[in-house]
Amino acid sequence: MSDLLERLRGRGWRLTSQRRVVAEVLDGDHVHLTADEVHARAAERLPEISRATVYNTLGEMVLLGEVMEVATDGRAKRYDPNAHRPHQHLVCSRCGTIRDVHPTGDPLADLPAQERFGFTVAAAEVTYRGLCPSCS
Amino acid sequence: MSDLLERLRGRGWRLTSQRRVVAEVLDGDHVHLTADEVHARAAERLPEISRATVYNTLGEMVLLGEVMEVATDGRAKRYDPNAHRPHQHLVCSRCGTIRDVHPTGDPLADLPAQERFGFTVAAAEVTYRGLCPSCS
DNA sequence: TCTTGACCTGGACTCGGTCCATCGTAGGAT
DNA sequence: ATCCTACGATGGACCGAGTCCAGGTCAAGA
Repeated sequence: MSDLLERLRGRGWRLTSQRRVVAEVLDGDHVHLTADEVHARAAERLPEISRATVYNTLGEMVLLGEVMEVATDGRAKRYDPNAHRPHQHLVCSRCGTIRDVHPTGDPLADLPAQERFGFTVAAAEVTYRGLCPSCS
Repeated sequence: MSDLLERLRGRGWRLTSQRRVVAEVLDGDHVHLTADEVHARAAERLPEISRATVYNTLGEMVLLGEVMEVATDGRAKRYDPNAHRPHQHLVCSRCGTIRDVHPTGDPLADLPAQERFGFTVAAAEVTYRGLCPSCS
């Protein structure tokens, strides 16, 4: 994740303490925080960071392709720093826990041409739903 | 869709004019309206219908399994009356148009046991993204 | 026709997110 | 090391989607 900050610099972006803290909060695998959770954790280290800055920074990282937005329910989006390795998500229908999963096969290959209706299909997202061990 | 009203009656639900109008608005294939769009169309026939009633009625139909909630973006949920035949969705990344599609294969079969982490996996939703003919 | 409890209404409220005027500061220029 | 200035941060107002609630209404059984 520290090279994310280098990449930001490479694009001429200022390396502010706020951006550094947001990047640190998102560091790690299997992290799926909401923007407000990111804000809360960032505020532990930098108490005066604003919600708007967290939203702006997350949005920048999404545009950079460093972070994925995940909208598994109708509620708050979650931010997934594991954007480099393709993966899908397994979501607990009761408690909302999210796991990264790696299905076999390519869902794009399962969509025949006559089912594409002239679209230029670029990606397929799969959300598996079920109950996690502690909810079932 | 008219037998939906019968099924509601069978469950002891009152057959009100509001519920009738919401069911009529949702009638048809390839309909993916937001709750506010349903409200607007329902209000053409029944001007005093309230937003709360539309939300309540849609929620009841979802619980009944007659209508599917579709959350393709972070915006308003859409309501899909084509709940009886399994299908997936193809979404235009620019204009948001949605098409029902029928991929081959079963995405559930593509998730190996060791990728399930003890979850009881019940369903898989696939969202294909791309550009529709008029946006590309 | 009467009764009654389920249903509808409209407005207040919550939550997630965006916008904007203003202030602060990173980092290049000197 | 200091100055400059445009980019970034702030926080409070605002917005859209959805929920809640007290009170009024009405579908349908007796």
